[in-house]
Amino acid sequence: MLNNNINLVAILKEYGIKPSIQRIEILEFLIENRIHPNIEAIYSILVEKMPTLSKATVYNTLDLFAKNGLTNRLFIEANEVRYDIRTDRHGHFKCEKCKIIHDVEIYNLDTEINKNDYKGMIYAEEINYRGLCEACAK
Amino acid sequence: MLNNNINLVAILKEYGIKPSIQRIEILEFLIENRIHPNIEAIYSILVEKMPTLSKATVYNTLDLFAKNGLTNRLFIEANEVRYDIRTDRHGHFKCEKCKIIHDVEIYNLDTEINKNDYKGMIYAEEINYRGLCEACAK
DNA sequence: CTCGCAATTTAGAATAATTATAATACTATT
DNA sequence: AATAGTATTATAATTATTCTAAATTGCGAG
Repeated sequence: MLNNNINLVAILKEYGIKPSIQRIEILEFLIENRIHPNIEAIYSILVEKMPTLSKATVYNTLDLFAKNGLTNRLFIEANEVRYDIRTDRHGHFKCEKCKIIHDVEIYNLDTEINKNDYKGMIYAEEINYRGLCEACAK
Repeated sequence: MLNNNINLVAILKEYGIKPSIQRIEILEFLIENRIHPNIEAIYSILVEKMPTLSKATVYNTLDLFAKNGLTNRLFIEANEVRYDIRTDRHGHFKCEKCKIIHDVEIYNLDTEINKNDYKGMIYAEEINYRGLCEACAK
């Protein structure tokens, strides 16, 4: 536990983020629950351990994590942002019935933006699928 | 103009949508303005031609269009949905400064979802990039 | 060690997009 | 023209997010 916390602090520092109890707890949640949670999911679990936790802190912390490259924001659904601690190149598949988001491996992707439109720089790539998972497809 | 309207009506019917003035106007707007508009952009322009237009109608119409496969909904940004009349496979690039969304051609994309997670069906694919376009990159 | 400052967190208000609701208007058919 | 079903409108309600100002925390200088 102590070891684990030291580890979490090291990760935060590596990304230039000053550790605080809230930030450590949120990072720990993201690492141990690879469910691409939304704000509500993170808040509702953590507020039990930390009764004074504010939802604004969860927003602030995840904005900070995203800005520093520690997490990605996923816009796989209208009206809510999901957060992902895995930052290597991969896509997502969301089952529209059970709402679970699965990781998708990406191969051979090659894209071309019209040369007249674009020669700038790309910050983020997002590859999303929506449908029904096997269990829900029946 | 009359010819054009007949054409728009035919498109709506082809997708099983009963034509109404509002639906024709919204479809015409999408076809003639390939800007991946959000609801506000569509509403604010069309309300000048049709002063009684309600924003709820714009929402209803675009939901209907999307359900019937006439348009796609793009979740390229938090907190707003963009609408696209082009439905063949392609991606998008959004400049975070000027907010313009460009089409992106997709080649050789090959994906794999973990076999244990997924054998269901896919409804929608969305490939988005965010960054700065050439003009804004300076 | 403790004081002061800056950063962080908190609570709640404000905002913005979307959805729901109920009344009105329209359309097509008889 | 009457009717039934559908579409549109106006508005209220909801939800996610952002903003704001005050309270709290924690670190560094003395």
